[in-house]
Amino acid sequence: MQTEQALSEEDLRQALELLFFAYRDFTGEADDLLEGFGFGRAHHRVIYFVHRNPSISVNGLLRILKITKQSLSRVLGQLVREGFIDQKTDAQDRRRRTLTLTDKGGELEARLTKCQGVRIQQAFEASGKEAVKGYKKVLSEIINAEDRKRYTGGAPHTD
Amino acid sequence: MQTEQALSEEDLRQALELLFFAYRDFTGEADDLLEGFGFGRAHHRVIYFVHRNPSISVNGLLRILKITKQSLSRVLGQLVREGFIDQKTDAQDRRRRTLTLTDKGGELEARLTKCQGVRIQQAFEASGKEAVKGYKKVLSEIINAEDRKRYTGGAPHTD
DNA sequence: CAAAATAAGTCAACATTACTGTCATATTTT
DNA sequence: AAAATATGACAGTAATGTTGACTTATTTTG
Repeated sequence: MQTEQALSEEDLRQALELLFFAYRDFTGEADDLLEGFGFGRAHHRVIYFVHRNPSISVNGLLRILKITKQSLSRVLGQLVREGFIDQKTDAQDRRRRTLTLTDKGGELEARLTKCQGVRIQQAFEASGKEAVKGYKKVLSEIINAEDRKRYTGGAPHTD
Repeated sequence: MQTEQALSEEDLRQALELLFFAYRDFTGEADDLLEGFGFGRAHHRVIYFVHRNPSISVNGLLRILKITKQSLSRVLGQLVREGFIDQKTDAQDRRRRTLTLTDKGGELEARLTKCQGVRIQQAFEASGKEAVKGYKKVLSEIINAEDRKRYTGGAPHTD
């Protein structure tokens, strides 16, 4: 929280552009793999966060992804029908469906995350420990306060 | 670069998620403003990079954005027709059209960048100078080697 | 100079991923 | 019993990307 001199416009623009290019190159990474399954990035996100929050409810997933249930239902339905995600009625609250990856889904998740992980790993190794701390600090500050709690760095939430 | 101990899977996943949430919250920022003009993010990108690379050619823009010319032409055509971007035949090579923001376009660009700049500025101030260096270092390592040269942190390119 | 390459524009068809609104059903809470 | 919640389904729309094909100028090259 130390006081810093005002940032130059150039610094700000650099920061904007870095985020744009890094995100684009990073997300492009897994696309070939997904295409082979007839999936897109939306499927990837669902698979990722179901892995990360096993037995999450549909509503819980919606709160992470911040999309409408109509949007989610298309991709989720596909993943369930094709056997990547298992959907069970929750024992405690029978209105809820708990979502979990099947073995097949877990396998795909692992491949996808590994694929993107390599790039991050290399970037981290090339940058050093201190830089990584800075990366995490700044990005977490960019994230909305509500999402900062939600983001899965803390405890996965299943509600 | 220094040798680091292997990253835990947890560290990697945190890094992935930070990028996902930060990018999403960050891009959501300017959307309300854009909506008022009937524009989307694609328009924003075009406006941003034309501002950043004055007199850039259509092809130059395509190389930055990495989309097809058909995709670009939809939004670019709109921006030109509505007077946000000025298109002139290049004097040196009359096949080329140079793109520049009009006053109206420049005004919108300023508002959009300011809007996103506030969030970045706050994140930077909350994180400290050293963290910002790390942020920039890691993101630039995540970016593809070709894009790293292209990205406008260096010299704008007009080709 | 003629041929080839480049820059730009246009038209059409299509896919993905979002959105809105509406309605139905089952289950739990009040 | 009524209200709220969780899910699912159907219909229509929009933004942004894709491919493919074709045209017109202009410049470069052999």
